[in-house]
Amino acid sequence: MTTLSEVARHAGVTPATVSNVLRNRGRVGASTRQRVLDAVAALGYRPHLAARALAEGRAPTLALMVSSIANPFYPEFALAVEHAARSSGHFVIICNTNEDPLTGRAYLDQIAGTLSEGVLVTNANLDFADLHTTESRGTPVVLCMWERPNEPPGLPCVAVDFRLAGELAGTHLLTLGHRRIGAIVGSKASGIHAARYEGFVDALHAAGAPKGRVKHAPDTIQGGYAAARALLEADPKLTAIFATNDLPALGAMHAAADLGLNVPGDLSVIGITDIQLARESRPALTTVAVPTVEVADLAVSLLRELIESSYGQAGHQSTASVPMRISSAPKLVVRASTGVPHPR
Amino acid sequence: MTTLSEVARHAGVTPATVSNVLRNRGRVGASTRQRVLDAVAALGYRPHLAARALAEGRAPTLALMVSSIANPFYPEFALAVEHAARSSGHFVIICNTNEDPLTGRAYLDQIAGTLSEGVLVTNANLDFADLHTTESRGTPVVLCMWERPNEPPGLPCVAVDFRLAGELAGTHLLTLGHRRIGAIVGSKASGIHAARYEGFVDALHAAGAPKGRVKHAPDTIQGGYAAARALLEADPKLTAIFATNDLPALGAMHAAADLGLNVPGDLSVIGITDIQLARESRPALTTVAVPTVEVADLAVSLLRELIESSYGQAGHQSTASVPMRISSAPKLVVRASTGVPHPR
DNA sequence: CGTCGGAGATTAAGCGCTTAATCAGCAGGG
DNA sequence: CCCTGCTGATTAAGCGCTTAATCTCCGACG
Repeated sequence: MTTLSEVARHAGVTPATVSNVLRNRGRVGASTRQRVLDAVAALGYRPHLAARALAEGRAPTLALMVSSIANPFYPEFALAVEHAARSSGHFVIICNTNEDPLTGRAYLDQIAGTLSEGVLVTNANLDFADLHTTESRGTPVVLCMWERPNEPPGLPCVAVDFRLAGELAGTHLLTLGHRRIGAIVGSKASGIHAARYEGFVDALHAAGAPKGRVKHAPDTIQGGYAAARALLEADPKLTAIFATNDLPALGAMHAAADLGLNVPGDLSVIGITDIQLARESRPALTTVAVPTVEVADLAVSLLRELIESSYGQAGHQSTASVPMRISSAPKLVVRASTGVPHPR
Repeated sequence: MTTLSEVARHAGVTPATVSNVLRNRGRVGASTRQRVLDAVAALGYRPHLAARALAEGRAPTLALMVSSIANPFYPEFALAVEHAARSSGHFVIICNTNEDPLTGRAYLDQIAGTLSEGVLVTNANLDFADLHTTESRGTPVVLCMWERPNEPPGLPCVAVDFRLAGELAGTHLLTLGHRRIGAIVGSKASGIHAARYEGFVDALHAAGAPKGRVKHAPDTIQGGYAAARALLEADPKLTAIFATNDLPALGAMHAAADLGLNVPGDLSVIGITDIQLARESRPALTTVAVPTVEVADLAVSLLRELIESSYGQAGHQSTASVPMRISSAPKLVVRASTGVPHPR
């Protein structure tokens, strides 16, 4: 392994000079700089990131907490985060909590502040107390998808108006003429699904439509499948199903297929998020798109700001209020899974 | 931030003693040990991983190179890798190369050896020369999915008999009675797809069946969709389609649906890998399962061994031959997308 | 009673890099 | 000719942790 000192010796200068050249700091003469660069190239020198992290008192990585990378939304989001992070010179460590707060805490304890200088949190089912602890230890934390722009969570966050997303979905179905609509609501403890469902109910209310049945289900295709079957069994005359997420919505489409129902002829299905699969399913899923890339960008840039300011003003910056960024509004994306009702 | 020294002061001992307690090294008296542990708890001390990495001369992380985490196979694999790595105290940094060898090299240059002490490579379209460079710099590298058990790649690897996978798929279709079979072959430069296709052709040969048409396509649903349409247009009498991967196979099913063909009534479809989606599609996809979890376990444990031995025998261990682990054989998983041919 | 061995601690060096402080020249102004 | 002010470099301390080497007791053994 080539070290800074070896490069320095090879170039006939001191390590400090090499460091200055590499970081564009201090004053270095043109010829010396060139000699150093030559030596770097000749020896194939690569800085030792851990050593640099120690000396600088900061790490070049960000931690991204996700509940499970198996849910296809997270890889998509992670990709966007990684992209944003790379442009600011950060690597991303993806931490799977598996919905387990203890695993989450273990990750936070180990890598926050020592291997990563900032933490990005998605709907990972973490204990807020742990996040506050992390923050108080000096490592900035940003919530990537806060669901209620009007009710700050007490942590820096990027807010997405998920209530509106639910409302848009509901309105779309109502506009098409649906009145018997079943709802599949994610079962996670988090408020994400609640806000979406609220918006959906708001839309029904506004239109004077009946509230309809609700079934809770895990955020998976199979969860949605089972929920949809239960819903259709309870009320065979349902003409539409709203799911608070795309995955269960896809499951609902499968259920319809298995029950011999045509989508959207016999049953309309709508989800929320617009994951890749929504585009690729047959029929393609109508959904309410969340601006994933934008959210990732906002979250990373907010985190970067917090990191910078935490190094700037030694320690606390408590007087400032907790920052919140608001993403652009979710948008309805009409595809092939919804249509005018055709009562059975 | 609490440091080792602070804990030491608080416990009335020297930093060395604290370190010894924390690492279960050296000799420490019972009472002293307890005092140290109390101090650790009282101060909420967490070791600084970067500092530890520097002092130990090794890092607690592994790098996982993937072509794109957007392909659902990789998150599944990454999850298995992460699980295996965690059990050996490693974190995993997922590096997306986006199929770009230069991005891959950038990652290798930056984190191999400084932030991570080992590299796991999936089909990430990397330059083998870069991998050898990384290895020669002292960071062990393991190829996670080498496709030809009989032709070692010159790097440590876990081999999966992908030729056999293709053969199993072909044999299955032939056994059902298919004779007009189209093939969708991944277009990646890598040999992964070639080996699978070879196995498929071997099966046809053995049965004296005609070779059929081939269409190359990217490893996506849409790629498979387009390829299947092209295939069916060229030969409307095709009774089955074999794809070298599940994603294109799913795309082929969509194409069939759009062309009004019933799967498996009019067209049988089979893929390779057995990703989660294969189970969740309608009809569920028949495929040849690759032992993902086993491969991940083998790869991580091989990498760990290489890491240990690289620290053991100072530097080179060149005399030893390049190790290869062979995963258990791929297995046919019959689901609903294949059936006896029903000529149109 | 002198000495030896081992348990239980400490000392100190060093991992590779950063950076504030310092220093050596040297040109120009008084 | 001395002092000032630069530029271009060096010095040296330190980031938090590990670890080989060292030291200090103290009981046991001959």
